Amino acid sequence: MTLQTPATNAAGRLLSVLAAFDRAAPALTLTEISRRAGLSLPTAHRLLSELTGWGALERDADGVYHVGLRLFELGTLAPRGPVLREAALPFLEDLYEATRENVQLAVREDGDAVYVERLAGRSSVGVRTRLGAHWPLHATGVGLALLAHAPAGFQETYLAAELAAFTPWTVTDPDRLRRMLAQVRTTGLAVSDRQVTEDALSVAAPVRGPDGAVVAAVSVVVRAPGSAAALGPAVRLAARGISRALGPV
Amino acid sequence: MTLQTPATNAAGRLLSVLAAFDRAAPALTLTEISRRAGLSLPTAHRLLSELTGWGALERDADGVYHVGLRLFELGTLAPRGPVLREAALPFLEDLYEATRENVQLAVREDGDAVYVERLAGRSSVGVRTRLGAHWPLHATGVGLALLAHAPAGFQETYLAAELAAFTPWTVTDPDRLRRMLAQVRTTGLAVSDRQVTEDALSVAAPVRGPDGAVVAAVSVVVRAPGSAAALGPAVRLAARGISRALGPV
DNA sequence: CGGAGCCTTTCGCCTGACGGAAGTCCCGTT
DNA sequence: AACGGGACTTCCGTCAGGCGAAAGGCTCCG
Repeated sequence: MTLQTPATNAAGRLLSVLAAFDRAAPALTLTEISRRAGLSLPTAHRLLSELTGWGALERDADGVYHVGLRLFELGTLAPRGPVLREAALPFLEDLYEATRENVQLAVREDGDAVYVERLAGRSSVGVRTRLGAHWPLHATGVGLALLAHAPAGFQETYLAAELAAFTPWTVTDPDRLRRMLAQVRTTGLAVSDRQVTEDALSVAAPVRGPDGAVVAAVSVVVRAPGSAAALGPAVRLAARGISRALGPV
Repeated sequence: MTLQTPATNAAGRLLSVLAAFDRAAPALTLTEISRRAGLSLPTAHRLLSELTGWGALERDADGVYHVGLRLFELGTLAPRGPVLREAALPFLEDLYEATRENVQLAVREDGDAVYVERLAGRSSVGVRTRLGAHWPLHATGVGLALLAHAPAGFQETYLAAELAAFTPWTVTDPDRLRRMLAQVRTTGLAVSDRQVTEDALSVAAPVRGPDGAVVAAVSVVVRAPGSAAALGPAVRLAARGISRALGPV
């Protein structure tokens, strides 16, 4: 998030300014941005002027920079973001009606699952995962579904990287995870790893694109631990419905 | 949309590549992008490599470029986009429950109203305005509400520009529009101009930020022409609710 | 086989970006 | 008032890095 290799060319520098913004820091001053992006103050200032002029960023009365509407608009054009969301929405709504549990849709970006839509009952007071938030693949049900159907080579790379890094959700037993992934592939359903996520249990199913490749995953939260099996069919049904809806693209 | 001044510096060039993408053209080839951005082919190619490497864009199997997840994620951080949406959602849902008509939330960006959220009943088969879509301010109820409360100087500039340009929704009588805006300010409600939008009539109310400035507008579609007056109070109530929710920011 | 599109890479010139330094503004402090 | 620190803005000379012409792949099609 903070500084990722000083950026050697103009484009990289401009992107490093954008990269300074994340969920933890959606509002930044010039000085903070220049530090996080690894740029000198004048350079950051000039790039920020360009970006605000274009509408990618906005500057409020206090001089603090925020993400601008223009980026929001651009973001709505992402085929794996809002466009996918649009196609999936009716099925997600059906799934929510049927289960009355939190429903989510996510896609894979590198080693993370990115949440593209989330339906939550008004009564649900739990932490509401924000759209655009991302979690390590092995930490959630959708993540496991996506990881299980990711390209062959990627899985091993991911496991190796996870073993090297020591994150809060580090895999304790890679072989156990490997077995879980195999099971996901045979059953077509993923259940989040209770060893990793103590509380939030969820059941997920893969969504396939027109070419048969897995492009997303749907899941519902399992409130009562015993009801995981009962929720499976509904999740699978929703996932198949979305897959079919993606067909005529 | 297409080419807007050839872009004289590096940052501008990179942004012109992003600007090549819009709702009408969310999927572009290298050649199209280079043309739309006004860049030579090698330059466009290099910039696109940078952008895809960073995740701002993605390239599918056919070599076609799309908006990437990274931009979607960034877009979700926009205070006047998804963040505002999040705060407003409960009130929009209430408004939808009360009226059972399409409900929308929009903010102003220059001379356009940008839609940030839209709730539509599943039964509503009408054209679903996409999130991130924008319309000229005088073309819709939310737009009029935003225009009426925009900074003093802006309104005249806008009217002058509208008179000069000849768009499909061009204002026929600026004085009539001026009177309408005055009425919006006194009543606190905007009704879309039937001379401009023949079919879709809507009632809108302004949403104010903590400092009292109008930051957004809510509206509901009026299906039966006579019921505009009846819907007013509900819209106003929702707008006030959102304004209050924005208070402790 | 040849040509047309489309994409990719190379390369040398030259422009436009970089950051040090100085200037401005706004605080809170002495 | 005068001072000092912090944050932002502007200027400008140097030079690194970007630009596009040109040439090289690749694929499709007649």
